[in-house]
Formats: sequence, C-alpha cells, structure tokens
Amino acid sequence: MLSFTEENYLKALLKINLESGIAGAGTNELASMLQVKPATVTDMIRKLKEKKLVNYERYGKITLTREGKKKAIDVLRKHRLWETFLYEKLSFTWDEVHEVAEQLEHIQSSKLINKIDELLGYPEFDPHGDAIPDAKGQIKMRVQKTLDELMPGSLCKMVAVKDNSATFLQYVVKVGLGISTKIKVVSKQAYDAMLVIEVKGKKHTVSEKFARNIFVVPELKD
Amino acid sequence: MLSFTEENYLKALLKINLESGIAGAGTNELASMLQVKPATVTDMIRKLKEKKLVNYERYGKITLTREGKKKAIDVLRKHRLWETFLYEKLSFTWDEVHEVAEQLEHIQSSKLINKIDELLGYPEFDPHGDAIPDAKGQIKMRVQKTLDELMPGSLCKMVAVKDNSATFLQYVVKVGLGISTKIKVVSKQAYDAMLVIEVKGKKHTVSEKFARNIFVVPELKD
DNA sequence: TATAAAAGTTAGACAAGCAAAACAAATATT
DNA sequence: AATATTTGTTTTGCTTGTCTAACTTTTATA
Repeated sequence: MLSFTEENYLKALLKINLESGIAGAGTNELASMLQVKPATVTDMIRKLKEKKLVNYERYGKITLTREGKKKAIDVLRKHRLWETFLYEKLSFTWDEVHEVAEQLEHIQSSKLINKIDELLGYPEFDPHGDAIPDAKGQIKMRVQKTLDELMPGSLCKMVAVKDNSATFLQYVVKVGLGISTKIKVVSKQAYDAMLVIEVKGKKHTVSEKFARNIFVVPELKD
Repeated sequence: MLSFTEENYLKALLKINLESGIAGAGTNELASMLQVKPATVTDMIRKLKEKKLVNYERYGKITLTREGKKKAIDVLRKHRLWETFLYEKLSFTWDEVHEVAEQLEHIQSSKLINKIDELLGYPEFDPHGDAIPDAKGQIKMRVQKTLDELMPGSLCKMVAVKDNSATFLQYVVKVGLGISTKIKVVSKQAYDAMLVIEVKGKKHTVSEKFARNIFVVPELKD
C-alpha cells in the first residue's frame, strides 16, 4: 500500500512525462512541482527505488518503472474520473473540481472508481479536456499544440488546459474560452509574444504565459 | 485543519457517547475502539485538549467540548452520507460500504458533502439504519433497544445494527434479517442468554453477542 | 579547458503518530 | 485495612515526511 505522498510523487513523474514527452525528470523539477525542497525529493526517490517503482542512479534522471507507471496511471485515472463526476453529477464548476479531486484520487477501492466510471458512462475526457485512462490503463493520445505555437492567421479549437488552478481557469472563462471553443490567431507581437485572438467574434489580447497553457488542435478554415 | 487521526478520535468519542448514552470515555475504552494502545490515546487526548476539542484531567473521564462535538458530528455525517451514496447510487452491498466510507469521511469540502446530500434527497438514515446528522448537526433520535433486552414473546422490528463489520453484516443477512425486518423473540436460554427468534416464519438460534448488535423498536402485536 | 552556475546529495534536525515497558493512581476484593 | 487488579501515565524509541545547511557532481560558458 502506498502513502498519499508516494502516490503524489508517482503522479508528478507521470505528468512531467506526459507533458514534456520526455521520460526522465530531475529532482529540482519534481521539487518545484510538488512544492518541496530538492533534498526531500532525493530521499523520497530513494524510497521509491527500494520499492521498485522508479529507476534512479545518483545524479541521474528519474524514470518510472513499469510497475510505477501502472500505479501513477491509476492515480491519474482516479483524479480525472472524480473531476468528471464532480462536474457532471454534482454541478461543480471546472475551476472547483481540481482541489477536491486531489483528495479523492487517493481513496483505495477499485470497485468504487470503476462504479464511478460506469455511472459516468465511461467518459474519455475530463472537464479540463484531459484524457482519462481506461480501466486497463490505456490513455487516448491526441495531436495537440499549445496556443503560443500557432502562426498568425491560424484557426484552431481549444481541447484542453495545462494549468488547472482556479485563477487561471476563471481567467479562461472571462476571455470567452472553454473546451471546444474555436479560436482565430489574429496577430502576434514579435517583442513579447503577446497574442491577439478572436473568440466568438470578440478580440482579446493574451500573454505568452496564458497561451502556453491552452491546448488546441488545428481547425480547417471554412 | 484536523488530521485523519484526530478526526477519528473525535468520532470514536462521539460514538461511545451516542451508543452508551453516557458522555465520558476512558483511555482503555478509546484505545480498544481505535485499535491502538492506551498510552497512545493519552498522548492524543492531550493534544486534542490543547486544541480545545475535549475536556480532560489526568485520571479523569474524557468528554467532547462543544467545538469537538461539532467536528465529530461533521465526520459522522460525512461517513453516513457516503455510505448511503455507495449503497443507493453505486449499488454497493451494505457490508461493503463501511470500509470505503472510513476513507471518504475525511475529504475536506463542505460543498461536496452538501451536494451528495442533495443528490440523495436528504436521507435521514444510512444503510445500517443509523441516523444521518443534517447540515446543522441535528441528529434524529429514536427510542431503540438491542435485541437481547427483549423478553420472550415480544414482537419487534429491526431498525439498525451496532456492528458495521462485513462478517457480522453477512451473518445478519444469512439469518434473514435486514432493516425493517420483523422479529419475534420465541425463547431465551437462562444459562447463556442464547435466543431463539422467528424471522419470516423461520426459527433461528442466535448468541447474546449477536443480539446485542441488533437494534430494534417494539412492534404492536397483530 | 578552466571556472562559474546549476543541479543534486548528504547530514542532522524536527514533528506527528504510534508502541513497549515501567511506573503510579484508583478501584475492588477479601 | 491490606492487597490485587484495573486503569491510566511517563519515558523512550521507531517510522515517515519534511526541512536547512553544507557539500559534491554535472553542465554550460567564457
């Protein structure tokens, strides 16, 4: 049985993996994601290595073992299913679900999470547009870019957000955005990469930081 | 913010209070309920006293303060609502709900538990027949006895169980019992208090220990 | 390639939660 | 009242997860 903390380390490792496409994280990276000091990470990683959940050598990169990845996916699945449950069944808003799901993801009962999955009709994506791993641990992959990668003139559709914090999500709504919203990139400032985008006929200016947290797929012009 | 352990101590104190009718528990009593050593309880109680959640003097009885009772009722409310949710919405059996609810009762989100309450239609009793405190902390009280207190010849209706363990609950089902089942006390052995009861026309012999864990209300003969 | 900066580790400390063992007080029993 | 039993406390120590501060290795850069 893993502790909450151990589960969180594994989840963080998987997230870094999924978001960067690169397997292998450093202690600083993990430390800043988990809001602890690098020294703490070193300790914990040694323990996870003992349990054969990560591969690790002194001064080397940290990767998940097959077993570790399985556990991590399990936690991620629970997190995203709970978020979907809160959103769909209990009318939480999308900026409220993350915090509560951080707690619920650690509940130990495979029967429970599978029943929740069933109740929701086996959803493939959570309220933030992220793919929900299925009971076998399979994750739907999607060819997606972040909004800042697009050239002026491009048309796209928002499919997910990278940052799940309430402040960011509330800002997203304010700009008229949401999952499936169409976006046109009007122009891009060379100096600071500020973007002018058009959403539902309205123009908005957003920062590069903002754009880097919006996942989109290209849309054919019509 | 209270830790899981602290919450469990408060809940145990409230349970002893509700079950015995007497406010005030000893360290041994608490220790056996929480499956820890009396020394551990002494430590914890001192900490809870620091936080003004219990009243306590060396070698004296432990009672909940107003604040402590409020917290304890909150945990109990969450426990019983989650049990009801699992039973009603996720088709768990009544012997499966307790274990998972032990985990879910510690989730911190008043919005979540109130939404679950709403989803369930503000139930008054959980699958074991125990009263669910409402959002204001009010608990429905019922005049109930345990089955072993009845005289031979009495008619009664089962309203709740005291022991929530899976083994006990499965045994209860085997004897044909459940919430609202009518029971007739046929006879009682003076030597060891073994009871012969009649349930749905069938006779069963049960131990005193078993009978002490069944709550009933008297039923008028018909 | 030498050196500075970044990244990572080690050692020592602390708080929480638990337990074993020795001790002290309270209560029952004879 | 003397003694035994029950109940409760204290002391010491383990484990987990965290930290700070000092140190080491790797990497980037001049």
